[in-house]
Amino acid sequence: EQQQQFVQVTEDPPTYVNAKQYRRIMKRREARAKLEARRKVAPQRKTFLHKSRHDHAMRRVRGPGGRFLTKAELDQYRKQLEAQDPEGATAPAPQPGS
Amino acid sequence: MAEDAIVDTEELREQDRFLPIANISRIMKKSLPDNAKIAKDAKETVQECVSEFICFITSEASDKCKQEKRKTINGEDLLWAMSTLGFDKYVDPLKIYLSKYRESVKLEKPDRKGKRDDASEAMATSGGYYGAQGGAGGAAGGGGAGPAGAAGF
Amino acid sequence: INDFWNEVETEMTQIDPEKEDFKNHELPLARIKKIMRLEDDIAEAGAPRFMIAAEAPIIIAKACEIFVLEMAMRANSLTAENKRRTLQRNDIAMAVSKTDTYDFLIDIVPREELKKDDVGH
DNA sequence: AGTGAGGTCGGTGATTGGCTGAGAA
DNA sequence: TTCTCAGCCAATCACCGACCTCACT
Repeated sequence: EQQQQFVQVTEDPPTYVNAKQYRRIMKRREARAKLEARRKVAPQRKTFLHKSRHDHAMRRVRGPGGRFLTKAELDQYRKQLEAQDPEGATAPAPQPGS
Repeated sequence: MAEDAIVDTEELREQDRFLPIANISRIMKKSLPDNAKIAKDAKETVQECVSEFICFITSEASDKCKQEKRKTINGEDLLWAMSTLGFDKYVDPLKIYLSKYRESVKLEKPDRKGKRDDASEAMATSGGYYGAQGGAGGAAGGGGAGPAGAAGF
Repeated sequence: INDFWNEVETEMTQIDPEKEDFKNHELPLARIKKIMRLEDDIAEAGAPRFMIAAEAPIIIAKACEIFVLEMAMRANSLTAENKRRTLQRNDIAMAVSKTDTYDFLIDIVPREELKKDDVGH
């Protein structure tokens, strides 16, 4: 299935790679190194991509199982909230509604 | 030598380097049994692999265009690149896909002002990337995806 | 494996009743184009940056879709082999080391820990 | 003529975390 | 057996696609 392969000398233990890809692998390696030099790249994965979306997720109402509420559950939650606290002094509700 | 004028060095973010992870995850799930699960770092790894795949193909196609002194990378350049890099299996399906796309573009265009003129029928499906692959090419029913299997250069 | 490629090809012939399936993509074209551009952002200022035909991101998008499907399938066979139900990073790494078309990922997916059954030579 | 870069704009799906059982170990 | 961790839910908003102008061929 596979034909001759080229050895990759830059690896610590020299390893064989697909002959059709060898040249491009090297060029890409070069390109990536250059790109990392030019623009700084995030070394590790951030816990979240956007602060606004993180805040949004934290602010959202959740069920007892940690899930976000469905529409029906959310309506029920609002009703209940309004019933016990009509003033809404410290309303954590995202949408003030009426 | 050299003088690096541009040192603008703005942070290169994940959302600039990778495709959305939810999309990747959704596509992966299509290949898995319904009850299967996927680890987070497995998704992230595939996400990184796909980006490298894009750059890998693009880089090859880009160099060919540069060598031929063309400025625009088109579909055939990418198909040729895939063939060159050993993704032979991708080429035939994508050839069909490409011809169907161009067909759909042609059908949508002549609506802009009422100018109909059908004379030119130059289906340039025959690229010339060395396909090597013999036969088994059942062309689509209507489309003219006739692989002209031109042997490489 | 062969079934996979047959299915891909028949899927290609089935799409498009001469209408629009090409605005219905699984992957965002703008992002794909940005990643393609990223490839020549390394070029110095004033360098002749290449242009990208409109059809190019569309082809790449489909290619990526196939790529992910295949990789997930190969990894999943290893997941099943080990009688697990969760596809994890090692499965991807193993699939990469066992498939010579994935050699270009050698820097992206480091060999680190191969596993009990090493890919032999 | 035709075709792509780059801009604006408005519509929308990817992003997102707490809890818990599936399942890795 | 112990205990890590991925699926589950859907509302916001960053980004994607549609559309435009302009440069180039």
